[in-house]
Amino acid sequence: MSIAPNPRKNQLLAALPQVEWERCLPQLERVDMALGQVLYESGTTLEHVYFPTTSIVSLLYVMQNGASAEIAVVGYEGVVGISLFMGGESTPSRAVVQSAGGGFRLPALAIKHEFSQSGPVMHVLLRYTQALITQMAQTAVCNRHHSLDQQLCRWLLLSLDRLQGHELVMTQELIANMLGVRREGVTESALKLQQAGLIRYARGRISVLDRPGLERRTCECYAVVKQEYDRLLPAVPAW
Amino acid sequence: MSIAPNPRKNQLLAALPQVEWERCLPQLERVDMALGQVLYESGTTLEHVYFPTTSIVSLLYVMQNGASAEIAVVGYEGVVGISLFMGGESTPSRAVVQSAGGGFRLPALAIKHEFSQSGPVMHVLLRYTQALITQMAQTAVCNRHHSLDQQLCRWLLLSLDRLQGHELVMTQELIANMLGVRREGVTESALKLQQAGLIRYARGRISVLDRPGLERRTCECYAVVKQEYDRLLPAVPAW
DNA sequence: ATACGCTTGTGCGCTATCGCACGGAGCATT
DNA sequence: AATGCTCCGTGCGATAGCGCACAAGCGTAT
Repeated sequence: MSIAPNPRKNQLLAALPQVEWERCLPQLERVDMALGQVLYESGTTLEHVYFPTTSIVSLLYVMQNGASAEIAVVGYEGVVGISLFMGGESTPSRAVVQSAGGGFRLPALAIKHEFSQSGPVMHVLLRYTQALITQMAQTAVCNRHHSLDQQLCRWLLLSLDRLQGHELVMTQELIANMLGVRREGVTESALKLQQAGLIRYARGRISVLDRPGLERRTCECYAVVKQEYDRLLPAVPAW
Repeated sequence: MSIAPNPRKNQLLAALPQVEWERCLPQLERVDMALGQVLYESGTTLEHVYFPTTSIVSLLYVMQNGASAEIAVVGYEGVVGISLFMGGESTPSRAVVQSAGGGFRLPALAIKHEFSQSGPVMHVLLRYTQALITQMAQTAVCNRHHSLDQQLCRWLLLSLDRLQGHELVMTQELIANMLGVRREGVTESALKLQQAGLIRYARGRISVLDRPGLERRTCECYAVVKQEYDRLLPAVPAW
């Protein structure tokens, strides 16, 4: 696993010009993230921002009664802890590792310092934040209007985009927590996808067999989010 | 109406220190916003940012089939058009005047210039953006988990907070569009509130009779959003 | 004064999802 | 081989919200 843990696998770090990159590099610390690990808790002040490379992190809100709902998902394309540079220092949500893997972190002071230079670091972070906002907005829309079937497809596709390969390690129970629905509901929807030959499910492992099929089944929300990420965070940066 | 249209009625403008304020003032243009007016359309590039004073603007996503859902609401406490300074220039949503009233606007270039100074303007805008993010996140959660009754209360309270007085001019049809539900559903929920003596409804006018009562009926989402706005945008600025 | 249109109220069958309960299948440990 | 635990499948009644149809009330324009 993780033969060459390269920070540049994170798209935001990869987008930095040479100067800024070299300034950040010495402060980057490699981190391994275990499934279920909590990167920050609702209301707490963060001490690092996290740049996932092979892991996926879910931002979710946990209600008073314990029920939860995913607000957005962050993978190699993004960063966890935007409230640090947005100025709020904390946020009323929780960041949980949804898919174990690696990443890098930068101390709060370092990211704030970089951000305050008003240079490429700030710009790339702000553009990323806007993409994240789109994802949240679309989550709200999707929760309102679309069927669980469609939402499951959207969720699988968003997760898949943030992983290499076509296999997810993820129980139905966990997916249900993320989507904020019953576990049985996920079972039913997943069965439909399985019977349609799109995925194969086995004890916490999902193999995606027909990705285009998923894209055909999902709602417009997935495409909206994807396009916005592509638009705001081009693989080839402008500088 | 609007005897003294004062830009400082907008909390973000009011939060600016003297220097920045005086730099912005000459470029501020007063605007009257009519009910239903569209400030920007999905995907279009904005030419101004709007600072409502007595109006309320809804950010909503319109689906391919025409159905819609509100993502967030902006009043005197905020600004419409964050994608301008976030760097994306556009966003896949629409801004519609939900409650007619006044406001001020600043040309795109002016706000970008102010923002690029990395001074108080930038900081207040970023903090506001974080509050807006919380509102969106909570909208997603609320759409998933809470009853229409609760959501209607939340929506009324959020709107009320952005208006002086206790009357809203707003048909049930419009509320339904915002919440992304059926008009009949709003009728039913509104009737319950009316029978409980919390509001009075008459042909597009809602009088709120018992605000604490609404707060008791709504879900935790309202309080989460309110607290976050209060925390991030104190009435008395730090400078 | 009348007619029309916008807004609100009401009824009814339909569907998706919930809550709960239980059964069974795979995997690991002993 | 037996036990136990995690994960997945299934059944069933309850319910919130939907889609549709229609009626009644209020206001405005003719």
